[in-house]
Formats: sequence, C-alpha cells, structure tokens
Amino acid sequence: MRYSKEHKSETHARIVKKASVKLRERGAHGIGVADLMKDAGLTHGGFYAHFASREALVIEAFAYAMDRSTARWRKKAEEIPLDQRFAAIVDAYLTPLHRDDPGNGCAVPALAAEIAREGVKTRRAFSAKLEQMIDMMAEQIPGRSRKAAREQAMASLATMVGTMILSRAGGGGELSDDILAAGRSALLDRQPLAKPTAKKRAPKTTKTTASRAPN
Amino acid sequence: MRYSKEHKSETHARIVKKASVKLRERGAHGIGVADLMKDAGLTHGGFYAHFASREALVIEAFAYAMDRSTARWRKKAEEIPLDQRFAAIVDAYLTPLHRDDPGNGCAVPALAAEIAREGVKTRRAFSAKLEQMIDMMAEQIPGRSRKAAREQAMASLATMVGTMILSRAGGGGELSDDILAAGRSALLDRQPLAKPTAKKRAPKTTKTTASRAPN
DNA sequence: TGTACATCAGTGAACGCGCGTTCACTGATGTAC
DNA sequence: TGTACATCAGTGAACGCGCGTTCACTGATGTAC
Repeated sequence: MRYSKEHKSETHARIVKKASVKLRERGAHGIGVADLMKDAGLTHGGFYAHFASREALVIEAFAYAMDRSTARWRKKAEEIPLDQRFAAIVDAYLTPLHRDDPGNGCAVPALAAEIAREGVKTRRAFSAKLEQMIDMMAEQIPGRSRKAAREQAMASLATMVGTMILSRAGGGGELSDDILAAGRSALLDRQPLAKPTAKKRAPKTTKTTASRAPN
Repeated sequence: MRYSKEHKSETHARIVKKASVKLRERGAHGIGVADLMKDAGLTHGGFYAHFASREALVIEAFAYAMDRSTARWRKKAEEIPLDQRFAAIVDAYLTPLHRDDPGNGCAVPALAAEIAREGVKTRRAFSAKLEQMIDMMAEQIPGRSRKAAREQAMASLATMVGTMILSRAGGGGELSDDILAAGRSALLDRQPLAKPTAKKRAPKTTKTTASRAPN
C-alpha cells in the first residue's frame, strides 16, 4: 500500500470532521462534494473510496457532531456538583459565542429541520443520536423520576434549540440578543432549577478566551 | 390586455400561496421554479413576469405564511378570555396535526434555520415578521410589564418552535410523541400560566375534524 | 360600429452552470520470490 | 538483499442531469381612429 496502515481511516476521519463543520455552517445541502474534499486537502474524485454517497457522509458527519456534543456535555457535567450540572450546560449552550459559530456548535439547531425532510436512513440516524442526547441531559437532572427527568430534558432541549434558531435567524441585532437572553432566563431563572436562595447566581459565561463554540 | 384587470395580481397571489405551502414542506431550496409554477397551473417561463428572482418569491411566500399565522392566532385570541389566550395558542400549536402537516403550519420551525443562512434581504424580511409574531404573542400574556411579556413570548415561542422541530425530526414514532407532550406540558402545566386552582384544565385539542394544521 | 394596432400574461425551447457520480489512470509502497 | 509485480488511495477529466434564468413568440383583449 502506498500509505501506512492507518492512513485511510485517518483521511476518512478528517473528511468527516471537516465536513461536519461546513455542513453545520452551510446546511445539509449548502456545500458540494468537491468543496468538502478540498476542505480536507483532497480532490473530489477520491470521495467514493471513502463514502458510498454524499448522503452517507452527511449521516456520518452529523453523527460525529452529535457524539462530540453529547460527550463534551457529559464530561463537563462530571466536573460539577450534581445540582449545578443542568444549569451549567444551559449556560454554555445559550451564548453569543455558540450562536455566532454554528460550525463548531450543536448540530441540532443547525440541521434538524433539514434532516426531518431527508430519507428514512438519515432520519433514523438522527433520532438515534437525539435520543442519546436527551438521555444524557436527563442524567443531569436530579431529584426526579426517570420519566420526569426525561420529560424535562426534552422540553429544555426544545427551548435551547428553539432559542438558538430564533436568535440566529433574528438578524444579528438587538432582537437576536433579546431572544437569547429570554431563553436563558426561562431555563435558568426559574425556581425548580436554581436554588431558591441563590436565584440570581446562575453561572456566568467565563471562558472569554474561547474562540470556538464548544457545543 | 388579455385578462381582466385583477388577473395578474390574482395569479401572483396564487403562486405565492401555493409556493408558501410547498416551501414549508420541502424547505427553501427543496423545490424548483418549474415545479412551483406547475403547482399554480402555469409554466416556468412566466415566472419572471411576477418575480425578480426565485429568492424574491421565497421572501414573499415566507412573509405570506408568517402574516397568516400571526393573523390567525390574533383572531383566535380575540374570541377567548384574556387569561386563556396564551394557553389556547400553545394548545393549538403543539399538536400532532401541526407536526405532521408542515405545509400548512407555522413557517418558523419549517424555514427559520435555513433562512438564517440566506442573504441579508431574506434575513431582514424574516426578522421583521418574527418581531410581529413575538409582539402578537406578548399581547396575549396578561398581568406583566410590556418587557416581561415580550420576554416570555420569546421564550415560549422558542420552546414551541424547538419542540416542533425536534418532534418532526424525531422519526415519527414514540420519541416524536414524547417530545411533543414534553413541550406541551412545559408550557401549559406550569403555575404562572394556568390558574393555580385549575392546573390540570389545560384546553384540550378539540378540532378533530380539521384536516389541516392552521398555524 | 368596425378595423388595425398595441399590449402583455403566459408558453416552451434554449442557455449556462454546478452538481453528484463514474472512470481510466498514477505512483508510492508492500509483498512474493 | 535485490527485483518484479500487485495494491489501492488519490487524481482529474468527463458524464448526465436539473436548476435558475433568458428570450422569441403567441394570442386574446383593450384602445385608437
């Protein structure tokens, strides 16, 4: 073989990784095979040595983004006391940084609406990853039954995703900021979620040095 | 002229109306000019007698859908006591009927994520209509300051939109239903929104005869 | 009232262009001997 | 160790195809005289 043993799988992973950014930025149909390959430092002809079709890459790239988000949140949660985990995730999610950098952000607000219109294969891949994300969120909600936690996880995720979408579509001005703030306070400034005695002590977004949206 | 005075504007309106359904169903890029014209009973060549570009139609069709939703909700609200209006709108929005009929439903969950990636013109048109929709929602929230009502309207709309998107992308099975139910109860079964003494009396979805999602 | 002409919404062929996909080929390396 | 051959990730030209857009044309009606 021309390259080392791991070369092909490394290239494959690089294509998926780069594509997952560009697809979140431009949408599931917003960028072509040639440009995606160029982004990974290759030419378009080699694409089909790695993927059966463009759709197959979209599925892989989407799954990759979802796995990374879920894993990152889970890891973040582990470093924090149980009763602050949910708030910490919401806090990191609903930021201008995340809003303005969809390529490195959560794949759900970027791609879910489009994916709902794709073929069965793509839709199934999505709902499996969404299920995992919901489960992870539910784990961060203490003091409730499994069912109640799952229900709150789903509703909260809906608010997070909806807020992100509306804020991004809001034009980038005051409206965008207002929507983001409204979504934040709906999830963070509510009695059952923050400690009643420390209602206003929702975690601040501290990582001012970060240039990417790690969601 | 070949046709009566109002003929051209009637045709124009018909194209916009039909396109607004198809674009919500298939996405802002999911259907071509030729098919859109065919849907209105015309051939593609005549398109540019009505619109400067495909993008211009997308903007008009989107604005049409937003205006209709906003007007319909406002009208619905007027028929109902002030303290039940918000719940009634949420109740009518978060239904399987609406989820399964995006073409006749709210344009925000169907198109907002894609529109956030369009040109400035399209984005401006969107945020203007979104602003109107938020204002209308805020009017249905009694007993709060203008600012607080607007904030709650934005957060609620975010939950509604996010719930609809996640439910549509959820695969159509149990997950979709669970998400829809979670979003509903988050908005309807909460103390500040329903009367404390009638917490479980959230309005039921009664219009079982409706075959379209009027949102 | 009758006739010639102007108007213009709508038709359908044609245009570039970009896209996803295919394919013959390349050339560096692994392997057989 | 040296040599001939096989492998296969990657290249770049080419393919159909569908899309947005353009354009010469049609033909029913309004209007001028």
